[in-house]
Amino acid sequence: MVINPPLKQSSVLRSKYDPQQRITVAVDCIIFGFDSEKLKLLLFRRKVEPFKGSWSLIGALIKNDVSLDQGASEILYRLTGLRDVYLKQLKTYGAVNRDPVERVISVAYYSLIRINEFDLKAVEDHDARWFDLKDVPDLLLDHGRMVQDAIRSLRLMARNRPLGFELLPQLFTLPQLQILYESIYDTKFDPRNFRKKILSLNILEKTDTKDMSGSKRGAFLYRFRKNSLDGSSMSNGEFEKLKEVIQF
Amino acid sequence: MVINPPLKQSSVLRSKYDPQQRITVAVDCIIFGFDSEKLKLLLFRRKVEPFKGSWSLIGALIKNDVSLDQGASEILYRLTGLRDVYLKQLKTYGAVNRDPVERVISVAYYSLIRINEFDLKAVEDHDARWFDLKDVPDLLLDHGRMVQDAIRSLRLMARNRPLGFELLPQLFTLPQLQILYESIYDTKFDPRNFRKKILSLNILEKTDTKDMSGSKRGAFLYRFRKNSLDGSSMSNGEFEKLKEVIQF
DNA sequence: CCAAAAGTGTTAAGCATACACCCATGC
DNA sequence: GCATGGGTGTATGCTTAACACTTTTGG
Repeated sequence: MVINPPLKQSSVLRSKYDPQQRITVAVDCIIFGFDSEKLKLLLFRRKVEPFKGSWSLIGALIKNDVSLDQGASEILYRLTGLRDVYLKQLKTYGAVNRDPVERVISVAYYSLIRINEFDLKAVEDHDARWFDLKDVPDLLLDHGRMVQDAIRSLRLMARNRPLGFELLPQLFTLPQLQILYESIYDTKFDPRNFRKKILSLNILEKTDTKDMSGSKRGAFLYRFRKNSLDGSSMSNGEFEKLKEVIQF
Repeated sequence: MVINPPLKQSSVLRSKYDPQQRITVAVDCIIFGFDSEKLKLLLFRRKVEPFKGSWSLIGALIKNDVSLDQGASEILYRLTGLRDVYLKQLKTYGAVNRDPVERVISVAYYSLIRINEFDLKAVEDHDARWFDLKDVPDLLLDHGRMVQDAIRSLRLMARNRPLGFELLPQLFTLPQLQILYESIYDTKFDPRNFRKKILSLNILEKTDTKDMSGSKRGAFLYRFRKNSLDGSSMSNGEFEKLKEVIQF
């Protein structure tokens, strides 16, 4: 319940809050993608002033009858045609002068998508490009900060739950999974230790087919075990372990 | 940069965004306090309809010329007289119908304060009460959810950085610190293991004075080492270790 | 036959856990 | 002198980290 000066709860009683105080609210999306080689970020180039030519995240104003989560989903849907994209609210940026046009509060979300699964047409229509995380250019407004915050959050999250669900195709190889984690943490892991750790979690199922695209020998395909995360199929001890998943 | 339908960047060019789409924005504060015995939550009782008698978080509408962080600080300042309270943005709640009076987006913050350091007058003026975390009553709107989210975030945060800074007085005893962590995680720790872990982090300085209030024998007072967290005074190895602080 | 990527085991060190008794003091 | 809370050490198992070679196969 909102309370404004004087800091008395009686002020909350008005049937409508002060319309003078309404603020423009936007959603901005940090879109991470993985193409089995590198973790990438989708950026959009402004075609007009101000900031013409600058790279930017994609966003939209929030209408009064749309929730924040819906707003973010819609951006992703219009862009990718995908409905069930993973979206996580990152943080809300509320500095008064962050947008020179007008005071805008922006709620940032980040999403994880499989690059191969959506067509590049939509991307090209928007003058967009995938960037390696290392090559992210300067972004307009506070979007650079948003991206930094999103990467930090992604890393934090990746040690608590296996993100492969969202970023990898249904069937994937252990080398791919390793590359994904190496991209996220910008480091290298020992393949023996990586496999040992991942397999000990009992969240993967090995298939008997191989992916031959990455090497001559081929690499076995795995899939994530459904329900491996809701705990119902696990003892307590295993579940506790899971919470510390992937702490290399 | 905000973009609204049509999803074209050219729409961003307007000098002013559509004023029809402005939304009422509020800040709500989850206030955690510690009194050397239990971790508590400060709640406020509504005196008027709607929701008369319900317990609630404290909040305020955000004015167009005030940042979110400032808005949250001001609430805390008016309430406690303290200027440098720890405040962390938790999450933004944006469901369309979360407030029956009007569509309001609420940015939730949580703060950590030392209960003993501010006067209860301010609290009593607001018909407020400290609740043990276990006894939190039903709250109005989605405030209950906010509190649950804040507790989860607090626990997550407490394993990455020592929160004692914010919740304990400058000088404190190890038993107090242990009780604090036990409150946060709602569990018990072995005192030998707890001390070993905490002291191995090199973030505490022992003083040669004792606090005699808790026992006949008295317990040595400690303080947090300044700069123990900015990494400058530490080797890389130690800093890495710190990032995993307090993972009981 | 060789280049390129996939796959595999062992050891040592560090960390977390479990556990029980003495100490200092006020009353 | 006893009740109360403060303070201490050790042994065990587990997790992590470091490390190098063999396998498969397409070209």
